[in-house]
Amino acid sequence: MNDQTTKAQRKGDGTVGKALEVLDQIAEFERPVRFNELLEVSEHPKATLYRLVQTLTSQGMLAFDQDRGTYAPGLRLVRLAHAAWRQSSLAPLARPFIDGLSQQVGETIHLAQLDRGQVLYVDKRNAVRPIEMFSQAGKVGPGYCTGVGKAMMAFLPPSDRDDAIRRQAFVQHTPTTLASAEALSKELDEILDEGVAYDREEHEQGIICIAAPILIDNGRVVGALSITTSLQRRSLEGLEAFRDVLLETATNIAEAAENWQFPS
Amino acid sequence: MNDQTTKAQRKGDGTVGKALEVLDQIAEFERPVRFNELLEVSEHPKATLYRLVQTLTSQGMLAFDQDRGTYAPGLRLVRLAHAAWRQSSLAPLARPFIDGLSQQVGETIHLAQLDRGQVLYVDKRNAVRPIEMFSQAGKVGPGYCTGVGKAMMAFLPPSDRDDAIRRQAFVQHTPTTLASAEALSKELDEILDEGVAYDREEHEQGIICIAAPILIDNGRVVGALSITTSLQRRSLEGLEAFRDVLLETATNIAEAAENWQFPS
DNA sequence: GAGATGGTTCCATATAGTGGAACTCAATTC
DNA sequence: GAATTGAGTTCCACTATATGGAACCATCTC
Repeated sequence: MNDQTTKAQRKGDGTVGKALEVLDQIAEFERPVRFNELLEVSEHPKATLYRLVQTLTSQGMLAFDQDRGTYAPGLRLVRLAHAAWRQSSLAPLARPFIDGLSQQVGETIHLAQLDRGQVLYVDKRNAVRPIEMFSQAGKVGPGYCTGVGKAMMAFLPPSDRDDAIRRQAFVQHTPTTLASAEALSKELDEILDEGVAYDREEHEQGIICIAAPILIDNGRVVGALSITTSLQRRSLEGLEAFRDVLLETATNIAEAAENWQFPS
Repeated sequence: MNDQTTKAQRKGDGTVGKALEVLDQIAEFERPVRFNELLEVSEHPKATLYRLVQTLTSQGMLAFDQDRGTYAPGLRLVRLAHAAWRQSSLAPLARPFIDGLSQQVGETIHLAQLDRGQVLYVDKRNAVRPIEMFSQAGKVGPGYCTGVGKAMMAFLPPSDRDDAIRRQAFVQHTPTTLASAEALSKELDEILDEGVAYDREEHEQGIICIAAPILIDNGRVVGALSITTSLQRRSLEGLEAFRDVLLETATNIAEAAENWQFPS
């Protein structure tokens, strides 16, 4: 009675599913879209899509720009996400530990969770002298070519891991990107052995990181933590020096997560 | 053909509306909830609510904690909100101006927008601490007893203003809270005259602020900016000294907002 | 093991969503 | 300045979906 939760999360259940799918599509544009642009990528007929968009707009999930005639994700989402971030993400309870780690290592720290095979960054601490990079809370990244992504996938139960691998886009961002399911799978095995994952410039040239999974009780992976730097500042070997403190912080966060209780 | 957009945003359109209403209710709990707790506050019969919650969960809008049997807003929201924040909020384009203001005055800065009569904070600069994302952005506050709330309401067109006033809860937080529609309305008139709003310990004892609306082209209010401090640090008269620089920053943000174009 | 309580499934009915087609209102084009 | 195009919107007969009362299934509690 407890395995359908895993296999659930299919494509479209009912009208609500369709509406949310449309929301996702709009968000993917990363800029306000016209109705027609949306129509082109949508599988719905004009009238149907129109009504869905109308509903979402009237609900504040979409914002309609009258002047330009464009739609963008609405502010109601920001409000809802605040609650989600506080309650469903590791960020709030991990905060003190991340602060501590940040002070110790003085490099950029990322806290991420896995969402449908993609990396979702839920918190970030900048280096004292920050490197300008992608990522902010709420931003998503690829799983197959980031330290946190690989760290989490490696510790997933086999079926979930396969599922996650299947969802990867495998774009060759840099010469070192692992751009095939086979290469990734092999790497994940090694990470599972090693306990930590490295990003060896696989996503961005010159950017490297060391990442560790956050595992609670039964070995279930709930997130990952990473220390990121650039080759100008440190080498891969230099990052290795952070291995212990990174793992320790990950353990501490895991422990906090297990005992986490909301005030009643 | 352009006035129904204003009057729209009614309560429940269709199934999607109902589902989102449930989401809101769950978010309002500010902690994970059991199905039954939800049932108590919900107007839907058991079976109906059950299906709605199932759908939302399967869609990743809710996260279900198997062990505790509780629901909380899901991570998919965080992801969607990131897009919303970048595209529909003033925060990204206002950032440089807020940074500047923050450095000049060395006090806490809030950037807010109005969402259904409530204040939605979209960015914050805290003198001591670095940038926190959703911990603060996404938070909602009351409109009638905050500087930003009053600043925005004052500059709303009459019908919208009345609507906003009607949505206020009017809780007497402190002795100075304006706890009636009449008192608030009178204050708003003065703010409209003055150009800036003050929070005279109306929300929290000892906390005061000065706020200015952000008005674009036709005088449409799109947000508000405030400088907050405590009576330990400054007096109300002290805040008045910031009036000019606050108004100037608000104008700058408004200007930037008008010329804001997304890269095609 | 009888009685609560919290959670899940069924199924005939009612309701809300669907989408093809027709229409409006610009902005172009000839 | 009439004709054309294309985005955006409305209509309405048809259907798929949501609905919710009731029955069912677990657990806990005494």
